[in-house]
Amino acid sequence: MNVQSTDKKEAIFQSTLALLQDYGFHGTPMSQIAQQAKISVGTIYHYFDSKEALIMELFAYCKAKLMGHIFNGIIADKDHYERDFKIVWKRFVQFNTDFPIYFRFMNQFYSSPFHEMERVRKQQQCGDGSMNIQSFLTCGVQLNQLKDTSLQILNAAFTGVAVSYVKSIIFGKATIDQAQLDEMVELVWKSLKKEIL
Amino acid sequence: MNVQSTDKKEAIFQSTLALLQDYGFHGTPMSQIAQQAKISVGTIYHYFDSKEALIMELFAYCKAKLMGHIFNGIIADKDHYERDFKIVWKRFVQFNTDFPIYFRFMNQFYSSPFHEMERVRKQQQCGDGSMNIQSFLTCGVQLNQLKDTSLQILNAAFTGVAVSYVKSIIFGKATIDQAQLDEMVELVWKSLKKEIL
DNA sequence: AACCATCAAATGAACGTTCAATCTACAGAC
DNA sequence: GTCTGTAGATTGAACGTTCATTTGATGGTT
Repeated sequence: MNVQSTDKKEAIFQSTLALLQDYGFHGTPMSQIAQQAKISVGTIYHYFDSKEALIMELFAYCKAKLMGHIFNGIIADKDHYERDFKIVWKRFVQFNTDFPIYFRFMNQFYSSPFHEMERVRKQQQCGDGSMNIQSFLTCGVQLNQLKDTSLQILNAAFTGVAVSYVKSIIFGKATIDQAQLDEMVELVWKSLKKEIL
Repeated sequence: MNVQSTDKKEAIFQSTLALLQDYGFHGTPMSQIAQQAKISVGTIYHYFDSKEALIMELFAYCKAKLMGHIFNGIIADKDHYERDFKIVWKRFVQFNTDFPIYFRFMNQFYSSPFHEMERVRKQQQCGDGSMNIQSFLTCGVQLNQLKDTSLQILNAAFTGVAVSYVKSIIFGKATIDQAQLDEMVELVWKSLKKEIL
């Protein structure tokens, strides 16, 4: 696969992302995706087996982009965990508010029947080795930096607050406020950090 | 509209809810909705103008059911705010884990282009007078019980954590743990309550 | 008889996918 | 430098299916 091919795939991804926002999965025809990407329908089928396959690949593409961004340069060792925790949380919010097009797609994806397929696919391969939020939180517990509670609670408090905040920014068409962001990350950190007895 | 009619609408709602889980909006044909509700396609169009109208009404139906349940008997006065806060939060989680069919639909709805329509529709009518989470939180600030911070933050911490926790229960096919629920509501309350100086 | 609820066949548009034809790029032959 | 063979990329019309919605007939109730 040459440079040209990668460009085409990229164009298809961007076109799909843009259209999905307004019309949803089944509301966006392949013909429109092709039109917006300035290629013909047939070409899409040269790169993807089906519409479903396109969506699944698009999800992997978005997730990799997000994770690569928020964990860039993060090591998460004992001495810097608090700092890294706050960086990662703020990056998560920042990335999603900066690129709402990715957020809205992933949000739709997670709430759709596709998510179940992804879940199944993932259990088969048992993790891909790269850093993700779950492993970052688990790591925090092992390093004695986070409350020794269930991963469910940790994840709910970490991701839930962030996602909900991002939604209020994007859907409320507001801009992000750094002071507010700092206030929130403190709130999340305080509620999850290990209390020193 | 007689009792029969209400039953039919109810049947259509339940049938739609059940099918939407697995196949999504455009993936569930009117014909299947009719089949599962044991009526004919034409009958659906006797009660609803279109498929879109059906979805919008279904959303209002679900939301009313949820809100009616979680705010049942709640007054939210100064002396009982903490107690009511915890009751409301736990009811929110409990209702959604008890009836995942409603949760999954609303979750899909909020992440879809329909949400934008709902948002527009709502701005026109400027609130419906009944108790909802936003007014409950605003009330808490006015009563000097909650942190005097933005509604965005309050809502993100209240709803975000709850929704995220419900998801982990439903999608993780786990059962709800009362001790964990208590732990979480304390965590949410502590992070939002007004600190006494 | 008038009205409402219900039915299921009919309609017409839209969609995902296929495929035979065409184009492009490039390597080797002369 | 020019010709030629080949493999991959690209096209868009065509196919068969499916879907939301309409319609006109039918049954039941007042």
